[in-house]
Amino acid sequence: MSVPVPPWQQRAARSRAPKQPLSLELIVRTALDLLDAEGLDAVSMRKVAQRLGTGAASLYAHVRNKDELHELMLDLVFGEIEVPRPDPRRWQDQIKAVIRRQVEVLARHPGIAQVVLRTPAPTGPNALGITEAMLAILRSAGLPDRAVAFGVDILALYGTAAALERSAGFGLDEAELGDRMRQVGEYLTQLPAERFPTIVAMLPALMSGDADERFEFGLDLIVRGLAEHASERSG
Amino acid sequence: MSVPVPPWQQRAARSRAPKQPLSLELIVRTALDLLDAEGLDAVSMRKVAQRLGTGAASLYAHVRNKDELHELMLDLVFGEIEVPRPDPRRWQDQIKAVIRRQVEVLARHPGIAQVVLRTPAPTGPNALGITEAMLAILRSAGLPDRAVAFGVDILALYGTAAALERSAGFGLDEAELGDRMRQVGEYLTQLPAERFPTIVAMLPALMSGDADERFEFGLDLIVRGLAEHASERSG
DNA sequence: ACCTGAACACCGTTCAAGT
DNA sequence: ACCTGAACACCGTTCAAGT
Repeated sequence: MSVPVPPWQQRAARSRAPKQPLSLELIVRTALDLLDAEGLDAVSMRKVAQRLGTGAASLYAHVRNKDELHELMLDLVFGEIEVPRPDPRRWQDQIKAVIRRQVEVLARHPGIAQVVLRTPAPTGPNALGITEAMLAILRSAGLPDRAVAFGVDILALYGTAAALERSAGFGLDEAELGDRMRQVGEYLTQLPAERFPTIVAMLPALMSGDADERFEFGLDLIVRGLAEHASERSG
Repeated sequence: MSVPVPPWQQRAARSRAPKQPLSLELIVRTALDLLDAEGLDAVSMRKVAQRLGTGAASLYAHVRNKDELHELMLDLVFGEIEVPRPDPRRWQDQIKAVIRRQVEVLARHPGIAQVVLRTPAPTGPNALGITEAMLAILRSAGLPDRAVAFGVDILALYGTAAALERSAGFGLDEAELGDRMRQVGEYLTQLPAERFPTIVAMLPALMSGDADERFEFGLDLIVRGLAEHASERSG
């Protein structure tokens, strides 16, 4: 037989945080929401705690420190990358698709790529899953072990750097970004041709192509290079 | 006719900062000393000011904000990269040497590579000089303009990411770094083979090779890929 | 024009105290 | 075991005041 709570004892419902009990999962999910809304620099212990209606100190019962929280967030993000079953005939397309997806996913959570570069080697379950899949794809292609191991390393590094570059302009709106681009272009146009002859001569090429085209160019370069390692062995 | 300063008016000589007047150059040089000693995260306005025997507010007369200070530091660092005069017959060696040098120099100033990745496009005089040189080398090879422009982009990105990775372990001494490596290796050995068959099967290859070998493998991959673009044109 | 101290609005992390 | 408020030692940046 329970009795209703008298109104003067009812807490005002917090619109943001309907007081669930704290848990690691809830903390990481909340931190990820904050990341998506405001970028990695805004993901502070204090702001995450605030979103949960508590103080920063409370988080330390579930997480060793801020770096660990960032790494847990990263592995959750890696979970958004789905990977194919290796098909040796399509290995080039498959590895490209995984890297493209990696860039997309990392760039969608602005700044998280920084965490990849800070961490010696991501060892969360999802990160390991991606690594496993990438290794399997390159191995199915018949590449030498060294080319498989180093290739995955390089492709992941390239994808991470590309993602980081892509989220660099986070916070600026479309118009501001356009302004920035135009300003850089204008600045380059005014460069003295005596001192920077090649830059000036190549301005059209330098300004051509969007981030995506440039990324694809490099991805193709690396994958084709790896393919040569395969043919060297079989040839 | 000047008279000696009486002892009770003499300021105690600060061992660290022999009170030179503040200037942009002095600020940036001091910040760079701090960077080398303690890494980028330690380069705060307050700590730089402290080394100069003043308060953080004083720096704002010479520098718009911390980001600008970081970018000025970066361009000074780029100044340490010397570049060759293009020799078409040796373009592959030349471009490789420049990128290697870039990694070395960036890694020597721990964390500065982060600034490259944050900045849309480095536009300091020294950064432009390096870009000019890299473009000239690839152009002397007879590559199509697009391959020159995109190639420089990708090589610089690759070098920057490699440098960042290399300075990740800054602050840890040799022994701690070795421990870390051994721990990761041990962890991977204990992975369940059913779930991560390829990782487990490839453990020797995954643990083989130091940072340098891996870097060279990727550098070679990219440069050879670019070389193919050259032969496509002439062939 | 350049420099300064104080103030404001933030940080990460620890710790003693509570349940 | 989990949560808390207060405290400590930091941040970047602004501003009124000084020279």
